Amino acid sequence: MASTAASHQPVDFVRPYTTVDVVIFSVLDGALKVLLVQRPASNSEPFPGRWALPGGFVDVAQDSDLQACANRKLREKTNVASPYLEQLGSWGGRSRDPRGWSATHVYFALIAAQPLTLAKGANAADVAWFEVDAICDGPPLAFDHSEILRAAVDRLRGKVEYTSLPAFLLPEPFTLPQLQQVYETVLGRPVDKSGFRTRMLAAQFLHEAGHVEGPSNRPAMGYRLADRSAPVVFPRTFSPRG
Amino acid sequence: MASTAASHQPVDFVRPYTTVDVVIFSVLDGALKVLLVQRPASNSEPFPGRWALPGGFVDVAQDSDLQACANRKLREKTNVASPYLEQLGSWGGRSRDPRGWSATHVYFALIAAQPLTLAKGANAADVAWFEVDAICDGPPLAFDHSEILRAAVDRLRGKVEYTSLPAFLLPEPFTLPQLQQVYETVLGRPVDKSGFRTRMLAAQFLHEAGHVEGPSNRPAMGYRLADRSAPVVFPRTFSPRG
DNA sequence: GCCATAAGTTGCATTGAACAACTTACTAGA
DNA sequence: TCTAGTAAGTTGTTCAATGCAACTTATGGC
Repeated sequence: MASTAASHQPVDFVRPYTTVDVVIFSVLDGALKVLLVQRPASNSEPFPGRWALPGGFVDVAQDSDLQACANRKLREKTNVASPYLEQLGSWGGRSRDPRGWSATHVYFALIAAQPLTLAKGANAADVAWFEVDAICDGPPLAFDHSEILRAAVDRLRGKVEYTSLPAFLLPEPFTLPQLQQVYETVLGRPVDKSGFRTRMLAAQFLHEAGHVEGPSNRPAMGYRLADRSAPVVFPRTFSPRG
Repeated sequence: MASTAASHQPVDFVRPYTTVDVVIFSVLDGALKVLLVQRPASNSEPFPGRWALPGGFVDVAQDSDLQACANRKLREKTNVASPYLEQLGSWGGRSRDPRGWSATHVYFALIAAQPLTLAKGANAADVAWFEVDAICDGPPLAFDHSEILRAAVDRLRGKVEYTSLPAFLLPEPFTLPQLQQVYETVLGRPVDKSGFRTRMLAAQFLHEAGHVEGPSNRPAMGYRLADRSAPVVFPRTFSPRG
């Protein structure tokens, strides 16, 4: 390990590229989707024409910290106000970017389904929602983004088993049957109605917000989140007997 | 977002410093401890004389990826063969290091209690184990390491509630009472013996390894981990009735 | 008015855990 | 060799939460 002489001077280490990527999830048309951007077709950049997670270099002048950078990336692609944003992890190494040693800090965001104003960014030829399950079959994403996406999906599915995360995927107010359906969509299996309701209401994280007319005949109670900053953690997972 | 012209050429962004830090936990003398290094006293480096998490700059020539870098840091301080190593997260921003915008990738490691050959590194004036609970009372660590350590402890305590992580804190073979005591040490509360045994044995992650003479009169069954790569996840947390 | 549909409820069976009392296997020392 | 102490390991009861399934309720449409 080297050290410099002068007081708090820059260090003489080669610095890797530093980027931030965001895995943006939403539930649209009854399926879990992720937002991807298409890389420019020009050969001057790596992985031309390939789909990738939205993200890019940290701008030390603009971003005061990593989370601020992630929020900026999110804002540039979607126009979402206050999504759920959680750090997923970081991926770094010599060979993930042909331009050299790089490290990316990855966040994952949950946003409510909405008529998205998909902004076409300078470095993003196109932006679109992709069904998560379909991506595995398609061509691999740019960089190591396929691996990162898989990690994000695993984390999401894992946490949905024992947290209230899916509530962040719905516009407020939402009904319990709607919330249950999001759980079922993300988990890919049915959930018992009675137990689901008991659990959600016992966790005390929902505030009643008056009846809402849904797709059903009978009006259902609408709810809002008591705390939008973090999900509730349940003491047990859903575990069907079958 | 800017882009360069030539094929896969370096990008013209200012690059933050990139470091890797490791939170190394162990249970010694019946207490949860963390390994810290003392920063050099010279004023040429930030936080002189303060205690910090072991870590340092990524060496792009030496480290093929982040995990390799973390393993190197671990090896430099301890001489541990195959610890449990998990990524905790990353912290980055403008003001955490007076030398400039920096980002650190943090790992946390669990190692078995052992007569540690504490290597004195070039950049580490001293190395020592600290009781985790005592650090909060003492002076703050260098950089944002106090915050990082708190996050690591939270993650560890949280996961211990529903995983077999404490098994990585013991040298093999270990007995169930020993394992239970590690759980109690980390969680800071007693755990029921009967339920504990049922749960551990039902999870099928332990292999019998013959009887071991412990501190007790009656010999206890020794166990080894079936899989040292990852902990087992239990479907429920420990939850005393209180 | 009657029916279809989805919201919401009730009740039973089962599981696993918390708790506590018990038995077992060994050491140490008289 | 006998006896007491200690910690390992077991057994049994209670309790709470859940899975499951059948039920009731509220509404819109015909």
